[in-house]
Amino acid sequence: MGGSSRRGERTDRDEPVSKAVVSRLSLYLRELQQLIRDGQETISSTQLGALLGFTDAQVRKDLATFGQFGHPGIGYRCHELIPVIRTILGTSESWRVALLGVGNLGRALVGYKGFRKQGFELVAGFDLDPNQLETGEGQQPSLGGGAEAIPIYPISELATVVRQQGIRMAMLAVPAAAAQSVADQAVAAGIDGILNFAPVTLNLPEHVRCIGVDLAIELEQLAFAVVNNANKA
Amino acid sequence: MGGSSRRGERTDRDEPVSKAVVSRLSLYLRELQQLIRDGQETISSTQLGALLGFTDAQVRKDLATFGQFGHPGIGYRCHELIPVIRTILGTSESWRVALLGVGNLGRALVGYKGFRKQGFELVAGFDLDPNQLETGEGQQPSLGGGAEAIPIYPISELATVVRQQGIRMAMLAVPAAAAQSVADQAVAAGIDGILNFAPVTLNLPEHVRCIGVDLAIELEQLAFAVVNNANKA
DNA sequence: AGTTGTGAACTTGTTCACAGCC
DNA sequence: GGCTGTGAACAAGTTCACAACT
Repeated sequence: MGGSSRRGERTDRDEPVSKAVVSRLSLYLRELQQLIRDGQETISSTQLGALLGFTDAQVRKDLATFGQFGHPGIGYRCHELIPVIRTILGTSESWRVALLGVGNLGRALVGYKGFRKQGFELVAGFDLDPNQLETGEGQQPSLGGGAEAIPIYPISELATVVRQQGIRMAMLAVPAAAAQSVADQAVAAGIDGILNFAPVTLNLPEHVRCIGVDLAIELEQLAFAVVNNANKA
Repeated sequence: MGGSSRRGERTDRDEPVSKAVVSRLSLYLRELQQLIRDGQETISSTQLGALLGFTDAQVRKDLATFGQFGHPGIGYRCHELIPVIRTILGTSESWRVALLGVGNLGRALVGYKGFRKQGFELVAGFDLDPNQLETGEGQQPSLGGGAEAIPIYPISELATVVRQQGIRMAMLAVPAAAAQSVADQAVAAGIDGILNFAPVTLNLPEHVRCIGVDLAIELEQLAFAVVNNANKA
């Protein structure tokens, strides 16, 4: 039953972890990486909470969910905690990610440098007709220029490439009208995680995980917050 | 005290509304707009919940927070509910939005058609040196082509343009290292809502609202969900 | 029949407060 | 002194269940 009674990571959690805790974990990780850059070795729950607007108890409870990582009288050691959180999140090994849809947004995603650093490698793009890309005659269509260029395949090749490349996650950046159909193809190809940028709710099988990023919705939430400015964020 | 006792919208809420409710409101709105497109006139809380994975009670409680909009025996009338939700969110009038940073992501945001439909108009872009943009000699630098092109100004003009154009919200799409400094300038210029795409926590005055969209974090959350696949989303 | 709106019950999440450790 | 980890207390969020209405 349950976790170890000694210091360190609890790898055998049986109870489900709440979404709220996991989302804060990512924020802790981001701050810790920044602290390392700034040369700070340790940080207390109070300090880390202050950086993010959380209470000290919140920080401690969140981290204690997974084991005992703090040092009484000292705080948390940044270089110790970072790999712990990455292991929990599942990003201690790099993920190979496909890009579905190479429009404006898709191209921006290819160019984004922040993914690799957090453990995500965009390894292939897919679109209806990759030959529309201006890559030059008879060349493998690609995007991103230089060493980080990724090949762009017709979407009909999705299943083949996903299997060959061991891809498990996809970013869905196609127009709303195509999103469900492309998602279905992705699932059929073996994808089991989708980051959905299309402003529609996807209907997916039970075993597939999906997170939606709808930029218009984010602006709506911001509008509400601005109008209802009464109290703090 | 409190809201009206008659049917309709409660405009004078004093208690704060929870973030969770507001985020679902945006999802309800998106589904209702889709339903209208599909020609559906009314929808029950059970149906609407099923589309989004919520319970019927959840949907009713959320909507009842703001007034009485349902029709017993009928459900909710889509064309009635949509303007109600938009009013609550604050998007019944269109917002003028600035884009800070015209890199890969910034350009994708300019090209995104989904904002206007939800009540957001991207009216001006800012960057360190707009003249780098290939717009032709001696022309006002602009981006987006055709009728929807927006002018791009040097960031030094931020305060002037924000005031002239009545801009209140900004999308921050600059590199992480510049984010805090540009955010400070935006606040000084009078912006009071920031959609932050930079992977850093911003330090902002009390009265400014901020929502962060960190794509690497979204992927992390997805990775965790995929690895901990035990139960449903 | 079908459906809403809502108090009450329940569940989940957050903060408090303090023992134990450095 | 400072700090963590955690049970207990508290707060917030969700679901239940049913009266009221069409």
